Amino acid sequence: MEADTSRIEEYLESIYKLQQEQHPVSTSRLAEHLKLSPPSVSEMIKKLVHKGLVNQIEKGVCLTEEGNKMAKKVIRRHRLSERLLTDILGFKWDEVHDEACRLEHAISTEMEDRIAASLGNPRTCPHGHPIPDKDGVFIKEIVKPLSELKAMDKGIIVSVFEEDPKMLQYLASLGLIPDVCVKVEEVAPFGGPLIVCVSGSRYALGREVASKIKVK
Amino acid sequence: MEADTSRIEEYLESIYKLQQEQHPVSTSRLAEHLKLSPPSVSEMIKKLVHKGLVNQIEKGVCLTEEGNKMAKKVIRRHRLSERLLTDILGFKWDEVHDEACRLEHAISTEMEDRIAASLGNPRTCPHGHPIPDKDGVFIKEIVKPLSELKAMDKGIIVSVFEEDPKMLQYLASLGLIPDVCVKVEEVAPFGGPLIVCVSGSRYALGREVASKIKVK
DNA sequence: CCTTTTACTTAGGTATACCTAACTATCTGG
DNA sequence: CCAGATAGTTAGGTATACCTAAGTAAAAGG
Repeated sequence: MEADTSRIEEYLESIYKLQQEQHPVSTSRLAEHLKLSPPSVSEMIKKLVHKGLVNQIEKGVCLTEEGNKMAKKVIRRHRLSERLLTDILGFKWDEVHDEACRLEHAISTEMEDRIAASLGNPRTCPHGHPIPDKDGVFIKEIVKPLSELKAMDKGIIVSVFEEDPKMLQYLASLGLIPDVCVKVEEVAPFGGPLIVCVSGSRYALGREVASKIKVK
Repeated sequence: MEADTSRIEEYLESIYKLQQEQHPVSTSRLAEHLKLSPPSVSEMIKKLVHKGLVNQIEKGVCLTEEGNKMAKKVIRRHRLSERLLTDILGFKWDEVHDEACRLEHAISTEMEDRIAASLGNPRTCPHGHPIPDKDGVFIKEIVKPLSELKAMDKGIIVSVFEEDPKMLQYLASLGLIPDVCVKVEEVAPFGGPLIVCVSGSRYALGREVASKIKVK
């Protein structure tokens, strides 16, 4: 009953992410996210249950203590890899996701620690998502989507929930990156765009995009 | 006829290394090096032939033009990874081999280039082995094993052919690392040790070890 | 020269992780 | 309350990469 660790890590990572929007994660949602067929996922879930990494409850799965720990470790490695790529190797924030997806399965705990130490224990990835510490503890900030701000509200961008390089390039070109202060000038009615002011410039931003930008 | 790229890279890398000591590489030697059974290797060779990466000649295999190129690319990624680990992340030279064995299959050409650029295009790995450039060109130095020096000969260490962490730690503790000048004080007869002088200190060094240290 | 060893391959079998097609159960709407 | 959609699983099959055991062929030694 040997197993491909990378594959398991991939599953746990997906389950972890999906758990934040759907508590017991459904097989079909997981299959969709992993771009696999439901039966493949169904089969792998059995193995994960057997390994004590997930529990099957009411038509779905949720991570066990151990599965959660493992998932967070992968996320830590992913985000630290992204930081290595941007801060040390000069990648742009839109170029790091795919590379980090491969690195997260290749780096050791030792390397994970060295990256963290070399970068002064960064608290977030380049997109602003928190990096769990060695014990899996996240620093959680109270944030809300930019799309929920009212006219004349201000906020500081904490994170950007986006992986598409094109969109990330666009956001960076507007200066919509973590730690930047945004002011909502106007909110168009009927789900229309927001007019935001970022470092002196004014832009119209669709609700869809604005909902992915978390501010505090 | 899909394939596991990492596995293929592993085979090509081994064939490349073994070719330097045995020209058509034998199946058994390759199996031994990869820690696999001869039939497994035999089978995989067929696939590599089919893919045009190796040719089967007189009871052995040798890399094709394309296989050679691919092998050198993996070696470049391995050695650049090692440099990243030592020069940027603070690993010691005895800690990088295994980590690099995993990284070499995970990093993209883009990352390979960024590591090279960030380090000012290093010409060698931490053990002194040349890093092929993007076109697969190696800078080859004329070297000879330290064990072949005569009494009172001097040399500058170019590379150390060793992967065992314990041995590498030992050598580093004596200061036997690339770019260091060594003087052979005495050569004991009947295959006995060499008495070498490194940065003011005198050490006895077995022939076996000395043969792995290449000097110019 | 024939025997033994060595090297390699063939044959047959395992495990992992995926697939499609078919079945089952559960939820939903008319 | 039953028809149809939706979600999940079972059954059966594929490909990769490995294995052991059983050949075969060639090299080496008495």
